[in-house]
Amino acid sequence: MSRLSQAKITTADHNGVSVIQSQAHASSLQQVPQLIPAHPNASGGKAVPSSNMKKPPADKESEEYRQRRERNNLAVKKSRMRSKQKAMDTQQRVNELKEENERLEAKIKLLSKELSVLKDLFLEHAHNLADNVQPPGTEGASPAPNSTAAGGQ
Amino acid sequence: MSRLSQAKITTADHNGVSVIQSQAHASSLQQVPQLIPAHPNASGGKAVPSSNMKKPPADKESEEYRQRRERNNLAVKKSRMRSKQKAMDTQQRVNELKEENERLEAKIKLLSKELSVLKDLFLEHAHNLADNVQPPGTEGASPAPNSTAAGGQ
DNA sequence: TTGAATTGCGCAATAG
DNA sequence: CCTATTGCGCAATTCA
Repeated sequence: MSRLSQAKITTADHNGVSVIQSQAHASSLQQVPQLIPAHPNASGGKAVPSSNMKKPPADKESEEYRQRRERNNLAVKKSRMRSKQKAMDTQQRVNELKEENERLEAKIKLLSKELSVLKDLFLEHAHNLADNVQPPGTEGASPAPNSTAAGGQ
Repeated sequence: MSRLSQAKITTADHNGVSVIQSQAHASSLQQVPQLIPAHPNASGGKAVPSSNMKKPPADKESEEYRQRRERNNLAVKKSRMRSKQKAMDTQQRVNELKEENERLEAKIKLLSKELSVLKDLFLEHAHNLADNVQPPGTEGASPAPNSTAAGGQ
């Protein structure tokens, strides 16, 4: 990461432009396809103002071309930065959620323990009651209607 | 998303190669930056075997060059795919964790409710005991040692 | 030294 | 028309 070269922004030397050009034969180039065969509405026809009409490949030389390119390059850079940022945020979110999860899980553990303690106390007490009451007849006393919850998921 | 063009893989027409070549001036290029300022060993020698020595810019024509390029292009594509996949996985993970979180939260709610019910029963019972016992002297009986939990968060 | 993997960058097509 | 995205290739670096 971090280059040392490429620190010069601002149009200066965008070497990368693809110094390729290698086979710079001698064909084509700057032959602005100004083709306009039959030409705009010869008879009565509308040129369909904002419709198809491929736009000439833009002369690489063109001032306007360079301007568009530069703007696009900027947009691209921006977009990519965002994308990267978003990815990092998402990763961050994962970490946060993981932590939150652990916390919740711990809390559940605690609550469960508390619950079990209370339930035990309850049962114990119920037994004591049963022992004291000594119900007549049926030896199978049933003092515990098990009231509320019991089988939660 | 989804393009219809660019479905042709396999080296075929990599148009994009940068048909630029535009200003195929005649400057620079192939001036191998063999710069060696003051330079390596003036006196004793040794070309410092594995050190600088920028390898010639590789003739774009070269067969080997094209091969390297193609391999790299492949690697790049692969790498980017992975990167993208990883991002998606991370996003997916976020969703899963969110769900898990909701589940846990619901469970906590449930447990809390159960706990509170049991605690209430306890208190009620304690009061009943107090009423029955009818402690002598002090009217403020204290049969409830509040045992276990009590001040959770 | 070498080859694959990453990364920054620009181009062009195209989506919005 | 303009910006935002996206796939692609190049080249410089980093990793192994």
